[in-house]
Amino acid sequence: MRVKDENKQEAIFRATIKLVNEIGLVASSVAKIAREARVSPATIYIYYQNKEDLLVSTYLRIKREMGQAMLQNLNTDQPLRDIFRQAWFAMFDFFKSHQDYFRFVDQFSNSPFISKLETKEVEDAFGPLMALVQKGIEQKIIKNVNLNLLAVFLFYPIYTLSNARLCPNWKLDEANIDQAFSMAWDAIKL
Amino acid sequence: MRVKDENKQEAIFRATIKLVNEIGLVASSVAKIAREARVSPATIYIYYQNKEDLLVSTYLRIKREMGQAMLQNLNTDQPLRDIFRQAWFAMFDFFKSHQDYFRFVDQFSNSPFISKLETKEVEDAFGPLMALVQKGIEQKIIKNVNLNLLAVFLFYPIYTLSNARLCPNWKLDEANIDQAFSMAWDAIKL
Amino acid sequence: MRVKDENKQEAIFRATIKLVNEIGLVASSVAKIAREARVSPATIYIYYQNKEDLLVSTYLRIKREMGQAMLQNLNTDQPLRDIFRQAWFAMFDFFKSHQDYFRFVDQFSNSPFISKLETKEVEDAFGPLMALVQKGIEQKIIKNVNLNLLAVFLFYPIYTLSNARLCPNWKLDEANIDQAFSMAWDAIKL
Amino acid sequence: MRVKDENKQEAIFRATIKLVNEIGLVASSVAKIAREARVSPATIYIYYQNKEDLLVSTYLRIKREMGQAMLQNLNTDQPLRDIFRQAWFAMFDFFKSHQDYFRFVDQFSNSPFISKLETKEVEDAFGPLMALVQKGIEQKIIKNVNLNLLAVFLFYPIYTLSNARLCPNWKLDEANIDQAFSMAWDAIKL
DNA sequence: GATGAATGAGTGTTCATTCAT
DNA sequence: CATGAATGAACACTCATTCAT
Repeated sequence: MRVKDENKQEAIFRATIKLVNEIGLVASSVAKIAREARVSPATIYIYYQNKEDLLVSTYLRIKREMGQAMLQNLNTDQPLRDIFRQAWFAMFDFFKSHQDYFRFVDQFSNSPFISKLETKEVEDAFGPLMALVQKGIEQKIIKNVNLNLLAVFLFYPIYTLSNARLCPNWKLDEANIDQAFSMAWDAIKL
Repeated sequence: MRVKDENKQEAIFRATIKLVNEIGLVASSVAKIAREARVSPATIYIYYQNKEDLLVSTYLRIKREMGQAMLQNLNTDQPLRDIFRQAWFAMFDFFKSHQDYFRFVDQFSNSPFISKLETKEVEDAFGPLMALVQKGIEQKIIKNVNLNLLAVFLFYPIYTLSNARLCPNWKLDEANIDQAFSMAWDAIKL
Repeated sequence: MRVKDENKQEAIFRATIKLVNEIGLVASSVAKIAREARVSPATIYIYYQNKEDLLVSTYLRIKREMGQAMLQNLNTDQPLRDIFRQAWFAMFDFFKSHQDYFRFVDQFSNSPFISKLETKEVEDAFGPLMALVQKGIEQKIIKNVNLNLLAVFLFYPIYTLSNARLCPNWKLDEANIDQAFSMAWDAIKL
Repeated sequence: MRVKDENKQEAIFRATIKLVNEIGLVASSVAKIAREARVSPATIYIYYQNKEDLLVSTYLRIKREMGQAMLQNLNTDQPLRDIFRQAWFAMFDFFKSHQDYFRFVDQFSNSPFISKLETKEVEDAFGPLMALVQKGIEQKIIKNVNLNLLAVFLFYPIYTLSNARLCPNWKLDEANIDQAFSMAWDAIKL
């Protein structure tokens, strides 16, 4: 029997991301993704149950890679502020070198497909960090307010600032990220 | 010569928003919008060049109404902090009483159509407020950093907090909004 | 507005029957029917909800025409045997001049679509005749057995004999039909 | 009687019949038949040229088995009427215990594939019986009419009466079959 | 101005069949 | 012999848009 060509699945994965980046999620049809991956439309249905499965799987793989990249090498033996600061830089680094991932996630998160997933997105990616936030509250370093509220100031700004459309005049250099993080910290610190 | 029927255009406007709220932007076809507005599909093409024009125009009208609502009754004869605080409450009020507008904007902002517009969204809605921000910088009340950066902490949290999907555990009552605004202010104040 | 072109619906009706006759019901796709009717596939969906509706509607129209043709001019003021004999000739007449109708019904009756309809086929078409059968039983002219059983010998042979594939060596001339009817009558008469 | 079907071809044969019974001939794709037979789709193409060959071969094998079953134990040393009567009971018996065969034949007979076969169906199954019919004509026991016509009354009713869809109110018990056969005999006897 | 009819191009998905191992 | 991977063509159906009145 013919052996499963891993290159094909990888090609489909890359084609999906590339196309969503170029023409958007809505316009990315199965036929176009297949053409981009130089594969028959039917081949996609060997690796994925249907279009939804293709997109959800692609999203989950990206999320997994994102989570790993962000928490990797995170030294938790330092003051809380420094831990979060380090996480910020790791995330901006990741977004800078995976802008295609970022745009895919951005599109997917606002598509009808997102509702097929649990609303654990934030928790999944930031889960370990949220535990640290909780600790910060107990140690009276961070304001004792709703966790959603803290996430809005501590994590969401990273997305917004990484979005070139929303912040066209803001450059992602080290000084700027440092400055931005300071503001986030001012917002949440006691 | 018969004059364009304002009622029809209004019906199309309302139907567009209603349908996008009920079934999402992607699933909202011209035919369905027409049916919802009790109008022929062809009629829509009298008032709008094409589907893109219909959606963009609808979006811009909402944005215009939003901007007006927010700045209305805004008393600028008070300390800067109080002005912004008042604007926050006005926006949350507006979103609460126009959830359909909010959801439409949410969907539209993450559609391919958004790229058809200049990136003046923020400025359009927050233009007058941004002028006040500028004044705050000069008066050394607000941090002297990039305006995009200030907007990220002063205005974007309003969107995020209003989004029930992103902040399911955060209720929009007066105490909470006050608390949230305090954090935003901490982020931007010198 | 453009007026509904009755020719188009008629063309679709004819094309459906023609194609089912030529290539069979299974192979008759919407696209092929549209091409045969010189119409866009989308046009079919103006007149019918979906493929099932197209086929079921076509079937019902044929059945209606068949029922009318068979009972038309049926003189019930004669001996029972003569009434049925007359009905036999009417049916063979109809099948001879509407072989395409016949083959469509034949295919449809053995398709999954048939289960969408009540099992009143026979009753619908033969309803009035079955009432006469009942009367014959009461008058002790016809055997007092299950009605299904009587229909099997009195009516189904008409279908079988009309089917050129099943009875290739039997010609539908007057003498033969008369002979066949005699056998049917022998089967059911007391 | 086979105890195991380790043979792959046998598994394919059984899977084909089972699937056609469960989901119908139209919906029975090669891939589904292969899955049901726990075999690769490609394997089917080792034993059969293509899908048509698979179905036609399956049909012919069933027909062969049917013919054998019906003539088995047929005692021809009795009056003609009793011979046919015995054949009737044998067929109803066969259909009752091989409803899956019956349903497959029913579906196949009304598919486009049937036209790929010579019209010898009846002769194949009823060949030996037709010889007896011929003898009955010569002995002036049976009406001297076209053989197709005799088959229509002597054999086709068996199919119709066995079809639960066509005769929902007729039960296949011994008394009913006897009654039905009497009617068939009345139809053909001189 | 307003309409429903009409459409070609596109959608996601399945098909019978072949390929390479 | 036997397989799962791979595919182009087809499927039923919907789309944004234009036509004819």
